[in-house]
Amino acid sequence: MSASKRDELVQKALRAFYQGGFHAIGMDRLAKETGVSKTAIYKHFRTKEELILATLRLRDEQFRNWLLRRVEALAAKPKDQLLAIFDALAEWFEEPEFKSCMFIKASSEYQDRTHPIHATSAEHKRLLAVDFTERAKKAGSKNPQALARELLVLKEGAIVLAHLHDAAQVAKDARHAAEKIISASL
Amino acid sequence: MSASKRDELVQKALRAFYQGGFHAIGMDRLAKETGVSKTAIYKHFRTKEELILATLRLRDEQFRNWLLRRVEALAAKPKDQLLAIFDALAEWFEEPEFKSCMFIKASSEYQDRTHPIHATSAEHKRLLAVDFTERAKKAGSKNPQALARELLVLKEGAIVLAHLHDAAQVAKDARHAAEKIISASL
DNA sequence: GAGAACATTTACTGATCGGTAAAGGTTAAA
DNA sequence: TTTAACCTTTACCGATCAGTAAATGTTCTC
Repeated sequence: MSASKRDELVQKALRAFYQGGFHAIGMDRLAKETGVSKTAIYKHFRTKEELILATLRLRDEQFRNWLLRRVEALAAKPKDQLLAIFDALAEWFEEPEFKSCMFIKASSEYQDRTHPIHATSAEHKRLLAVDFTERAKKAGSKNPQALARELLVLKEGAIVLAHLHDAAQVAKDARHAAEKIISASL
Repeated sequence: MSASKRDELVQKALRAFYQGGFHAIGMDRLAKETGVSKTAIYKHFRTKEELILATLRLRDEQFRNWLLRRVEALAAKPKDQLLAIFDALAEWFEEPEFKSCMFIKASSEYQDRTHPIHATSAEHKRLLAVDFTERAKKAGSKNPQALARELLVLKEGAIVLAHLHDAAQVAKDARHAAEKIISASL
C-alpha cells in the first residue's frame, strides 16, 4: 500500500469514526466503507486502537490547522482573533457533517485517563490552549493563561451544545460570553 | 420483579453505562453486574435502548435534583446561586467516580438528533437552562435567557475539560468566567 | 397439598466483534 | 520463463453482540 493510499485510508476511517462512533463502527464495516480489505488494513495498523490513534492524529492536525488559519483570516488584531474563534466555530457548526468534536467523543468512549486515546484527546485540547494563550498574551491580557483556559471552556461547551440545541444560537451565546471575558481580562 | 428491584436494576445499569459506555457495555455483562438475568431484564425493557432511556430518565432526575438543591444550599441570593453552580460542579468533579456527563456521552454515541437517546440528552440540557433562566431573572439580569444559556455553555465546557485536564483548575476557570458574565449581565 | 400464576434461569439463536491463516494475484528481477 | 517478493482476498477463528424459547423455581390461592 502506497503512502498516499494509507493516508486515504486514514482519512476515510476518520470520517467513518466521526460520523458513527468508535465502538459502533466495526472493522468489517470500515473495510467496506474504505474499500480496503481488513487484512490490508491490519498490514499497516496492528490493532483497531492504532488505527483510531492515527485518525486522531490526523484530525488534530487538520482541525487545529483549520481553526487557527481561519481565525487569522477573519481578524488581524490578536484581541479580535480571540473573538474570531467563535465566528470560526459558528461556520463549523453550520457544516452539514458537523457532529460535535471527535476528541470529546473519543474521550467519552475511552474514559480511562491512562488510555492512549484519552490522552491524545487531552493533548489536542492542551495544544489549543497553548495557541489561545499566545494570542491572549499578544492581546495584552492581564493573565493570558487564565484567559485562554476560560475561552477553551467556552469553546468546548459551545461544541457540546451546538450538537444538542440550535447551533447558530449557541455560537452567538458563546461569542457574547467571550466578549465579556476578554474585556474583563484586558 | 418488584418496583424497588426494578429501580435497583436501573440504578445499577446507570452506573455501568456511565462508567463503561453504552455500546461498550453489553447486555450479558449488564446481567452479571446487576445480578439480574438477561431474560428478567428483557421482561421489563423491550430493548437495550429502552433500558438506556430509563437510566437517562433516572439520571436526569437525580442530577438536576442534586445540582439545584446543592446550589440552594451553597447560596441564598439568586446571584450567588448562579455562581454556586460552579462550586457544586467543583464538588462533583472531585468525586472519584466522576466521568464527564452521562448525557454528553449519550449524545456522543447516539448522534442522530431524531434518536430518542439524543433527544433525551438535549431535553436534559434544556431543563437545566430553564432553571438557570429562572434564577437569572430573580438575580435581576437584563436578559435572563441569554445569561442562562451562556452559563450553560460554561457548565458543559467545564464538564468536558474536567474530564480531560485538571478538574479543580477547570472548575476555578469556569467560575471566574461566570463571575464576569454575570456581572456584565446585571 | 394441588395447581395456577408468575418470576427466573439455562441454553440457545444468527449476526457481528477484533483479528488472522492460508491461498491467490501481481510485479519484477534473473 | 521461472522464481521470489509482495500485496490482497477469501474464509475462517473464538468471543461477544442483542434478543428469545423452553424449562425450572417460587409464591400464592384454594
